[in-house]
Amino acid sequence: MVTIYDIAAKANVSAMTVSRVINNTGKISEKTRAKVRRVMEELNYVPNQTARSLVLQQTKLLFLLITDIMNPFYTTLARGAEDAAKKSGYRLLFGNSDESLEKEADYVTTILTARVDGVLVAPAGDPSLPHLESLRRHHVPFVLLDREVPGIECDIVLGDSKDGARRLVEYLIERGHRRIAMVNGSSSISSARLRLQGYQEGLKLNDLPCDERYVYETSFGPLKDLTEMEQWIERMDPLPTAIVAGNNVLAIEAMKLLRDRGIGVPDDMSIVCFDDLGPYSESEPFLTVAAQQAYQFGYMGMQMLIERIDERGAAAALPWKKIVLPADLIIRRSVKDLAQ
Amino acid sequence: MVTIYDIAAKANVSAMTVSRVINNTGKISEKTRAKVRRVMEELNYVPNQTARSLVLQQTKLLFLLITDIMNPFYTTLARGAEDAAKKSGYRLLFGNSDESLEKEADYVTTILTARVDGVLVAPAGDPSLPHLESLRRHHVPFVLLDREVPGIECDIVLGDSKDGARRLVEYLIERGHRRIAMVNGSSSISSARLRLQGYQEGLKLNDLPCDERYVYETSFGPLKDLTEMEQWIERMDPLPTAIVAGNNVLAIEAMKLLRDRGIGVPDDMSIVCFDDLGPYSESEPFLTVAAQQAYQFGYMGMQMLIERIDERGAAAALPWKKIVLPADLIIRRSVKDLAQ
DNA sequence: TATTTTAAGGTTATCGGTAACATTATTTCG
DNA sequence: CGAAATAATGTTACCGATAACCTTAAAATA
Repeated sequence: MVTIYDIAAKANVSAMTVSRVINNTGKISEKTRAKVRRVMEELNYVPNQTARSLVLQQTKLLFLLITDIMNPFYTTLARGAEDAAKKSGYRLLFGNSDESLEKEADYVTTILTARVDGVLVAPAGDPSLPHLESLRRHHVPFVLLDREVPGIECDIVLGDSKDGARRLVEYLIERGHRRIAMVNGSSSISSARLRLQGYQEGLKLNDLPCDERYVYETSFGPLKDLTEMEQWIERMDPLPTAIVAGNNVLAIEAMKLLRDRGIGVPDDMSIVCFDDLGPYSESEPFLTVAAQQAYQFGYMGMQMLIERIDERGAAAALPWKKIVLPADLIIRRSVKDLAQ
Repeated sequence: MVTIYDIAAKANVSAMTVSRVINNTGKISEKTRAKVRRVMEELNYVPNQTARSLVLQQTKLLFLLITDIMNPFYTTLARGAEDAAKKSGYRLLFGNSDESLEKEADYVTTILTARVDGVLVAPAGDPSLPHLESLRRHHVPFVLLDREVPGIECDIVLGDSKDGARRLVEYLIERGHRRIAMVNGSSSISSARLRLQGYQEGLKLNDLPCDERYVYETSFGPLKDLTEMEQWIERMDPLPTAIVAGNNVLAIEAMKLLRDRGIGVPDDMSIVCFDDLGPYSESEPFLTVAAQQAYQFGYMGMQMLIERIDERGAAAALPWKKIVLPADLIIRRSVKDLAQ
């Protein structure tokens, strides 16, 4: 590998001069600068970021930790994060925790050893607390996405889960639905809890009972095994006329299950959910959803993170910021109108 | 930050001894080992991968460069790549070139300065050649995905584009279609060229004419502007009864466009395409596709890459490997049967 | 003209590890 | 019992860059 010393030797200058040319610092004569530049081109020199990171104590690396890389919510979010990172000259590492605490722990280790300058995290859930404490202890700035973790104060970008869920329920009620069920992610995840609350609130405000048998708690991630969900559906008697899914993945899995059992959507069962499906919903506009501004989650989260990093060492610490983005109700065809 | 020197001082040993404990090398007495371990825990020591990389001349970082992070083909591929990387103790950086040569060039710079140990690339197209030559010149091992680039020899994982496209066309012909059009990605992309060839071959084998007005070339990536495609559709007279899309994104955009113009799919127009839609197709099984084994692209590509890295410096260089994965025809509901 | 400034560049130490070699007891063996 | 082997640890140099300080000659100023 070509180093600044090779350049220095060939250009008859010191390594420091080469460094100055590269970074445009200090005073260098035009002649020397040109000579050094020429030699750099000749030798195809590329700076070694590793060496630079070691002495500068910053890697210009950021990390995005998400829980499901195949979920369009997160890929759209990743896109936003990438754009914002690139704009500020940062590179982006990424990891996919698969909603698993163990994988998340592995990634935290990676994050610490890689000495990244900051992290954007969608935590697996409340039990992620020790992971976040570990980041905090090692002074790694981080911004949380989509999920709050009790016990830690930090910058965060959230969606208005409660409001969104309530609006989904109210929409169903307007269409004449009375028996409304909910499949949700783990209650150890703040957004799942809020969506459940919004669901319950929606029912109560309309004087409908909350039957706990109509609520099924599982995981937000792709399910390995649908038999539990199947049993839940069998247990419900009478069947609900509509299901609210805690996110898009659950909605898709529920639909698949229902279809396989000969229960048509929306004819025999209506479905709505949180989060849109990315480009797919445009081609086959089917699912009615509370769409979150996924790109903004990533973009704004990344901006907050970079702000934190830049402000590091400032006299007065910035107060923690919390951004709550609304969810937009997008009405499509997955709900049957029973009110007519 | 806590360093091995801090540990060494507190444990009354030399830094080298600490290093040996961390890496399980050399001979260390159980007593010393235990003492060092205890101090490491006490001080919350985390090794500095940057320093390690500098001296070891390897970063344990790999890079995945894809062209569209919102396309389920690539996210599924990414998932496979991540799993394979993790299994071998590598971390994964990623970048999204957006089918743009400029962005790709930026990422190549990032890759070189970050001194990653290897790269998995889905190149933007044939003009990516200089980027790959640059990687080669700097001895960065790489494996190509999905697209060949004339002028460079390397390991590569490909799908059988020609065969897949021919089978899509033959399927359409079996259903009675005679006027079959194609929307395709840029002809500077090898897989687009092969898909076009497969399409033409399918027509010829069945004595159907290849009308070039039925072929429209654009980009595989999300289109900013659909007016050109709209004009193409208007130009075709008579309208085809079916369209083959070069990939899933194009199929979705075409469907959207057709629907907006009141042309129903599949009633007024049939559509098939390359690449599946990930989880969505399961919930709403609609598009008939030639599904590629996206996960395998990533997993096998990553395996080949790691093999290259491990074999580096071996006496005899391994011959370049080329894996061609078949595409599976998945019949769903987006094609109308005209043969009945 | 003597003294400061400034421009242009060089020297040295350092970031946090690890390889290679050196050292010192303690065993082992001929 | 002395030489050689081994176990356990320490020393030094280096990976490739940059910060901080130093030097020298030319230009500006008193």
